[in-house]
Order: sequence, then structure tokens, then C-alpha cells
Amino acid sequence: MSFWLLKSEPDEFSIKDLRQKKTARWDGVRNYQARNFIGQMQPGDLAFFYHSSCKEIGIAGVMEVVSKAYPDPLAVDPNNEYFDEKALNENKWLAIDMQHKATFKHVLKLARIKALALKDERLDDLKLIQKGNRLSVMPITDAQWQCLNSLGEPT
DNA sequence: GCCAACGTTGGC
DNA sequence: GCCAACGTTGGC
Repeated sequence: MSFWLLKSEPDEFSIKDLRQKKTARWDGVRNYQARNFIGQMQPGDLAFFYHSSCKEIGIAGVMEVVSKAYPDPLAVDPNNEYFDEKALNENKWLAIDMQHKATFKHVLKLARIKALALKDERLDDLKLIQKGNRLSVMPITDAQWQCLNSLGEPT
């Protein structure tokens, strides 16, 4: 089993939205590196739901991968903002289904994660806080998961 | 709103 | 294949 972190702008799609829907398709990823990570995900994997570009930046909860990766239908829908003309021949973009597992009582804020990383060597290689990182889908090590998940108090 | 950093595109 | 220009991400 592997661990991941997936970013979303809560104005577009938040952990609250996922909790209401229970299961949702994670789609619209249009970055090759992120796409490749989605391709590696397996049912049963766990992922942090990260809120970006918002008031409370940080990890908002936990979700579970409940499907294998499959071609992203948005890429071949001309009316969708994530439409990709090149995908009409061969759709190489991937989507995957995620299920809500837990919403943290308080968002585990990025500032707190950064502060913690100064003292806890388990977070040394955390991609999230590496310089210039913009990946919206990234792997999390077992140690990083244990460290961060223990700080999130589920509601 | 600003800007650093990275990704993508396209001319050569 | 190089690189300048442009676009996007995302924290602050």
C-alpha cells in the first residue's frame, strides 16, 4: 500500500464536497509528472486531501483510492475546460476515484508542517515543502504519513 | 496583487 | 537540442 497527497483548491472542490458525495472522480490533472503518479495508485492506497490557494492552506483530511486509474473523460469533452484536443487520438490523461475517509477537526496548516519539518527529520524529503514544488499529486513516505496523520484529529 | 519557480511552446 | 517567451501554480 502506498500513500499520496493530492491538492485541490477548495473553491473548486473541497474535503467538504467529498464528504457529501462520499466518492468522487479526481480528474482534470494536466501535468505529466502528476499524471504518472496517478497511474501508480492502487485501490486501498490512502491520500491526504490538501487545500491550496485559499485561506487555510494545508491538509484537510484523508481519502482512500477506490479504483484503478482510467482515462480522464474530461480530456475528450470539447465543452469542458480540461478538454485536450490531442487526447482525441489517444487519451493519455488519467483520472481515479477517491472516497472520503476522514475530515480533520482543524486543517493541518502548511505553516505548521514547515515548522515541524525543521525539527523532525522524517519530513526532510517531504516534496510538499521543497523549494518551488508545484506538483498537485505526490507520493508520501510511510514515515511522513505516520508523522502527519497523527497530527490530524478527525471530526 | 505580487512574484518566484517551474512547465510548455515554438522559432531557429 | 537550445533557449526565449509565455503560461501556470501557489504561497505570501
